[in-house]
This record gives sequence, structure tokens and C-alpha cells, in this order.
Amino acid sequence: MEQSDAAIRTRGAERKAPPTIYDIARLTGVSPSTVSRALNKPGRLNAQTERRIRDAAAELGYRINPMARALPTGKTGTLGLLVSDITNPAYFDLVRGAERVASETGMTIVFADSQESPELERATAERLQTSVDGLLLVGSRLEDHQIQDLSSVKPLVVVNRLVEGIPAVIPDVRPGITTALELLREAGHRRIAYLAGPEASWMNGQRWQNAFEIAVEWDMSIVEIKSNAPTREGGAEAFGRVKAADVSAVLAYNDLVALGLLRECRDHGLDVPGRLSIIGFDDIFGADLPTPALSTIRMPLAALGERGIRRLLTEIDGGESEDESALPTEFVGRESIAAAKS
Amino acid sequence: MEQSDAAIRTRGAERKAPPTIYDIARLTGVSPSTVSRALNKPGRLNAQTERRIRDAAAELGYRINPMARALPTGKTGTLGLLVSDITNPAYFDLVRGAERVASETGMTIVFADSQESPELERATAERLQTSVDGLLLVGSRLEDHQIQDLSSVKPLVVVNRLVEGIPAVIPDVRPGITTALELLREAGHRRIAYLAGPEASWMNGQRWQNAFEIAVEWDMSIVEIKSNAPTREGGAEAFGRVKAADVSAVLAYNDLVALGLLRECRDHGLDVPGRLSIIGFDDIFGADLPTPALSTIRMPLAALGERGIRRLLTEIDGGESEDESALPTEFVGRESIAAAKS
DNA sequence: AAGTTGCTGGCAATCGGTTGACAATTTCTA
DNA sequence: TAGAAATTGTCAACCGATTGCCAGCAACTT
Repeated sequence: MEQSDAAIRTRGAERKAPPTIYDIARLTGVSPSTVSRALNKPGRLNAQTERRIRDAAAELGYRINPMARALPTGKTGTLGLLVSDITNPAYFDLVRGAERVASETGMTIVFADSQESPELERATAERLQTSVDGLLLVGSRLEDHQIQDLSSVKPLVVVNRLVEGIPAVIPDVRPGITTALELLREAGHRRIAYLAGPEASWMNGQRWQNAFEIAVEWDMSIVEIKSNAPTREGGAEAFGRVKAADVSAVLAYNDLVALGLLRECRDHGLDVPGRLSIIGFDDIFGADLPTPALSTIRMPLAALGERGIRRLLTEIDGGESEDESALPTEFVGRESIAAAKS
Repeated sequence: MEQSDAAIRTRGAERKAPPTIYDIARLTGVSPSTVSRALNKPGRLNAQTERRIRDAAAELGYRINPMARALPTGKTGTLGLLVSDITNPAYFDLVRGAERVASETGMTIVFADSQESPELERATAERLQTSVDGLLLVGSRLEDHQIQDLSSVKPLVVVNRLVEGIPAVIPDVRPGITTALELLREAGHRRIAYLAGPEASWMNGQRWQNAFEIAVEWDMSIVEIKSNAPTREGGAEAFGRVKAADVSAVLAYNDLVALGLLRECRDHGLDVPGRLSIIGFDDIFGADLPTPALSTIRMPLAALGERGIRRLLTEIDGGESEDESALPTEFVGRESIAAAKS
């Protein structure tokens, strides 16, 4: 009974309109523009007047209406963050980093994902652009010119991607891969495979490219194996091809793929790391959970998110920040690698 | 060289203002209000005129300015989604579900987390409220009256929580817990523990309450063990207390805690499930990864997200939807439980 | 033929802030 | 003490849509 009464009360409650600067103006006997100045241009007004207005605002519980402000200024106080797949744990830390910087600077982040679909990505990006001050594209699957087009509308920064003329924040995968391959070589591995990610992913290209160069330089044989999706399912599904490739170690596009493959190996009785060593990328949540725990190349995700937002903010301010150096990656050794069977 | 040229070109580009209805009006020789009608009130205008205007809009690449529309209508087309901890994989599916419904209905979701801090949650909620049409509070750590206060400002729906007078979407944990305890009892367990979550979590109360009732009914002894945080660290940290409690099975507040405890057991040589059975809640990403794989009580996360948003939308429309039934949970048996040592 | 009705489209006010220009008042300078 | 300079607050236009009201016109009634 009480419950339903309360329900009616709350639902029926005609929510009173929030106070505006006009209310404050009336209460303090000044004009609305004066209120606006008191709140936004400290020092522009007489100190007493400003005090009086601020007090009144506080008393009324005034909150600025972002929409109303956005109209004349064109600034919404919102940033868009678009990732390729929200269910990839790799984005946790990145989002956290981005969020921290944003809230420090009083910005709000709108978070969306494109579910690995370029078409959906473009549509979402365009939709977001109408209501944000700038866009952060993480691991975009769009083509260069599409990104450039978007960038001509509103400030835009890419993460994990390089596009001509577009400000970017990227990691340097070289150190991590170098350490990983070094270890493999020392452990006697001579034939390795790279289990690929999406072709549209720039990051995938980087990882393959670097692994390739280093392997060649060190006289290890390396092959690229396709996978259908950068997910655990995709990794599991590639098991047959990996097995057929007759390699002793696999570098997988990311930890999801690596975990999928790892599990499939176990289910098929293929000993990891006894007969096959597996290395992933990202060091996502859960990489340390399986037995054997997954070795991986850790990306500086939080830093990528932070820098990405910071870069976007200076871009919005029209600032001329030079490109910063790529953020280093790091190999994380766990149990999924061992010496190659001779 | 090319790169820096391009950089200058794009950065220096004075981005042209996007087209407005005034541009369309000028181009087609009608008044702006007519353009507005053509675009929003199909049928209100002469079919030919409408066609002409729509074509012109398409040609100019017109996109409505949500801010400008929000001012007179008061509708922003945005919904706020506030979770307690963005790094909890349990929210994946929930967010995905919410996002799907939102984008189906043309709404944008603003996603934020409160990092388990009630103070931050309140502040974030208030900030969001100024720019959204409604708020979805998932696993809120606020007190009832705080939620009621928020609800008096803008439409609000809670998920995983019940507050008097506030529309809610919740799961029914009973079936899952029942099955789990049934299994434990059949396996000979007589002394079990519940490893608690945050006191401010309503869901924690539910899980404990139900487990308690069922255990008592079935003559199993049950104790509640505190944990400091609903994370893997929190679970690991509780190991000592669990061990000291001399129980043969643990029901943990969520999978994160369960995974933390599981790992700590392994590291301390305590055999799971040989000497201790462990069950979590949520069935998050990674629950199946460890050895032994974690048994858990799965929550209908995607459905919670979907229903939450749908409920919020009818709330915004002022619709009088009655409360739907709670969504059932389901026990997922994996390797982390076994017969109790006699 | 006068009156009704229905369809089209324009006018103008409005949402809640921001900001350049300016007037009124005070303070400073010589 | 007159005149210049600095300070303080108001006016009014503007951002880009939405919408109630109304007028013009054609078709339809009776």
C-alpha cells in the first residue's frame, strides 16, 4: 500500500523546472547577463555583487543548463569516445584513463562502440559529432579518407592508428615484441606464427609488421595465420590452422584470440606450453587466470586513454601541440611459454 | 614531409559551420519553420514541398543540432547510465543490452561510473542530470532518500535495487541460489560461508538474505564473511578469514571476489574444489578461464540493461507501465565445486 | 453565392544562456 | 575641480531549433 502510494506520488510529481539565471536575477535584483558574468567571469563584477549572486545561485541550487550554453558558444562540454568493441576488456583501462582526465577538466564523456562494423562506426561517429566538442577514435576500422572527412567536421584524435594529417596517440609495440621474440629464440623456437586480427585494424598491421621484421632479422621463420574475429571464438576457430602450420610458438593478435586458442588447445589435448607456446597482446583482465597463465605484451592502455583525451582537448582549444613519442609496451612473462621441443 | 603538410592542412582548416534549417530554407525558398515541419511532422506539409525540402536537406548533408532542439523541447535525446565500477566485466552485457535498445530508439547513452564511491556517484548523477532525459542507476550505492531526491529532478530507474516509489528492474536471485545450494547439499556440504560484498549494495543484501534463508531451511550452517572490496583483491584478501571459518563451500558476492579467492587458494595450496568449493555470481567474462573453472550464478545482464532502458523510456514518456516480474537467474555448474570431504 | 472546412505555410515568440557595445557611476589625475 | 580613466552593470542581439496562432486559398456544402 505504502509502496504504491509512494509510486504514485513520485510518478505523478510534476517535476519543477530547475532554476535559471533569470530566477537568480530576479532574486538578487540584477539582470540575467550580470548573473552570467558573476558565474563565469570572476572579477569582472563588483566583488560584493558577485558574492550576492553566487550565494543566491547556491541557495536556489542552480545548475547551468549545458544545452543552453552550448547554443551560443558552440561548446558542449562533451567528448565522444568510440571503440571498436565494448566487450573487449582491453578498453577498461583505456576508458578509465580517459574518464579521469575528462572529469578532471570538467568534461563529460560519451562512450560508444561500433561492434567491429565500419559502417556502424561511421554512422555512430557522425551522430556523436553533432553533440560533442571532439571525437576520440580508438582502434578505428574506418579508411583513412573517412577519418579525414570526419576530422574536417570537428576536432578528432585517433588512438592505435596513424592517419595522415590526423593527430594520433599510439603505443610502440617494438620493445614488447622484441623482448618476446628474444625469449622465444633463446628458448629454441625457430618456427613461429602470427595469428592475425582484423585486416582493417592498423594495430594488427603494426604487430605483424614488427614481429615479421624482427623474426626475419633473427632468422626465425614466421607465417601469418588468418582468424575470423578478434575474439575468443575467433581464436578457438583458428586452432586447426595453427596446428597444421607446424610451429612451436604463436603470437596472437590480442589476448582474446590467445585465450580462445589456449582453451582450444587444452580441449584438444595439445600441451601448452609443452608443444606450443602462446603469447597475446594487451594484458587484459583475465589473462592471468588460465592454467597456464597467458604471457602477453602489455599495452599502456590507461596512458593511451589519458593522452588521447589530453591531445583532443588541446586540439579543441586550437593548441599546436607537437606529436608526443609513442608509449612503450612491455612483455609480461607468464606460464604459456616454454622451451621448444628439440 | 607529406605528413607534416597534411597535418598543417587539416589542423589549420577552419571547419565550416554545419548547415542549419535556415540554409535549407534559403535554398528551397520556404521559411525555417516550414523546414522544421517537413523534417519532423511528416504529412503536415504538401507532399511536394516536403520532398523538395528533404532533398535539399540531404544534399546539404544536414544534421539536426541536438542542443538547439533540446532548448525549446527540453528533450536531449540522451540517457545516463551510471554503474558502480566500470572495470567490472559484469557490466559488459548490461551495457550492451542498454545500448542496443537505446540506439534502436535513436537515443544516445552517456556512460559513467562512480568507482564504488557514493559521494562520487551523487555528484556524477547530478551532473549528468542536467544533460540527459533520464538516468539509469545500476547497483547504486546511494541511500534511498538520495535516490528519491534525484528522481524528483528527472525520470530515474534503478537496476539491481529496490527503492520505495522508484521504478526498478531486478533479477530474482532465488532460483540460481536454490539450485546452487541444492547441489552443495547433495554433495554433502553442511557448513558454508557467504563472502560478502559492499554493505551499501542492495544486491549484496539479496544474495545473503536468500542464501541464508535457504541454508537455514535446509539445515546447513551458514556464516557471513566480510570482504573489503568487491574485487579480485578483495577476494584474495579474505582468504585467511575463509580458511579460519572451517567451511567446505563458499558462495562469493560476485565472480571477481570468487576469482580472487580461488587464485589465493591455489597460491596457498588449498585444493579447490577438493577441500573448498567456490561459487560466484554474475558469470562474467573469464569465469570459465581458471582451473578449476568457476561455478557461478548467472544474472540476466543483457536483459536487465534492455529492460532498464525500456522502463526508463516509458517513464520519460509519462507512461504508466506496471512493474514487470523479476528476471530469473540460473546456476552455471563448472569445476569449482565437488563433494565435501567427509 | 455565401459559408464551412481543410490544407498549406508564414510569423513571431520562446527555450537559457553569452557577449559586444554602451551608459552610468566612481575614482583618479593634473 | 574639470576632465580622463576605470569600474560596474544593462541592453539587445544571437545561437538553432520548435510550435501556437493565424491567414490565404481551394474545394465542398446547401
